Amino acid sequence: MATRVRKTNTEQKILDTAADLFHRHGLRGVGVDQIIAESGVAKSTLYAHFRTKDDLIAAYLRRTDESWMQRLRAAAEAAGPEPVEQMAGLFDALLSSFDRHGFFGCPFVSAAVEAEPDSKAHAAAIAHTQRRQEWLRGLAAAAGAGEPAELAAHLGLLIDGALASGRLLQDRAVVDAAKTAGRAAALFHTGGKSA
Amino acid sequence: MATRVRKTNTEQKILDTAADLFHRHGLRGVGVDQIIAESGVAKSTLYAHFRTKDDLIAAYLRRTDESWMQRLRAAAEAAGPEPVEQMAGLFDALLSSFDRHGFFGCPFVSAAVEAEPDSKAHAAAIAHTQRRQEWLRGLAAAAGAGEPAELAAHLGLLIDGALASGRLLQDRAVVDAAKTAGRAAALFHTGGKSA
DNA sequence: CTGATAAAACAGACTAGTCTGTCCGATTAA
DNA sequence: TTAATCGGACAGACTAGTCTGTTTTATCAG
Repeated sequence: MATRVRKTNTEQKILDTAADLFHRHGLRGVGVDQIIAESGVAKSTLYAHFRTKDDLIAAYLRRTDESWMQRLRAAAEAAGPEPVEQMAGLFDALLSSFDRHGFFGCPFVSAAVEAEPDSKAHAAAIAHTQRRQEWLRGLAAAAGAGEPAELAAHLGLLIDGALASGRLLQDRAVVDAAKTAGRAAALFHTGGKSA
Repeated sequence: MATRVRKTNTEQKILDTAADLFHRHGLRGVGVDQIIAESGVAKSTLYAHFRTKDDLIAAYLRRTDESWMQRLRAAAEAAGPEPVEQMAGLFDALLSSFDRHGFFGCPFVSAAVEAEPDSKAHAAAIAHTQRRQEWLRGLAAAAGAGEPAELAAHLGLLIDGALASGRLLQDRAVVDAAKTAGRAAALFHTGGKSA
């Protein structure tokens, strides 16, 4: 058991460092040598936990998927019980990401761009997007949208667009615009039930 | 003059090949050796025309910016004289890009992800986005939108979002959703003047 | 509390390949 | 003649991943 805990600690340390570096410099911009130097872990240890760099990236993306979904959910719930406000509120998760790390764009879009199409990393990036869209469809349906799939697609477009444009323009205002647009879309599809 | 023409031909040949390869495999996924092999140009010739790979990428992005803006304009105009339909119609440019090349996402987002923040390539990517937003603001103002800046931001988000999500999901339907969302946004901001 | 055992992590050399960019001499064409 | 191009060797830096041997750490028997 204790060995199990210890193993997890090392793995977490590697993943923490890798996540930070990948987030700031991109997948191809970070070498394994840099990761081991920054995490204080031996190269052989890293390769004992992750068979290849692609495996490490995929693990990082799976972890990011989880925390990302949690933040989206939390931001939506924090906006109150009103469905339209929840759908606007989820954009606050993007704003707080901006404030925490600066604007480095969507890790999953970056991964899809940088990773080979047949890699585990690429697959993990696509899996996240599909998971997110499922959640958005549920949210739209719960809000009583006439066309929940359309509203969910619209919201997904705004999220990806905010992250992409935000990265390109380095401007917080882009996310504000996305939030406004998201609220408008939600109102449009739910017939303006909210005040 | 004749040397000028010949030089231009060589440069075009290099840029054509580079554009095709960069588009398909990403900036970092293509080496100069691959570009010279595919274009049939000597390495020294390539470096006679472009001082570094970064310069070549920047030139490729500038050319792509021009053709991209032309396609957006053409798609908008092809949708007829009605401003709301023009703003929906510009998404047809994304659809035709999808049909021509398959869905490789936005070259400028990819460039922003793959290029160093202080590179010419990165600057060219940002320059395109700003140029596009200026054009969208003009379009929104011409359509008589109450908040042209907001509508332009919304449309920009949908474009970037469609390209990002489209790449992740490899689904043409994403662009259709963006077009629908774009029309809804245009109607919303112009008070539904269109039929 | 001590000493054995085994798993885990350490340090770092090394392979084999990639990449950008330089350079040189030969060739082609106006 | 002159400028452009060609073909390809080469340098130097970087990459992922392997391997060898050493040291630390946790667990458990006595």
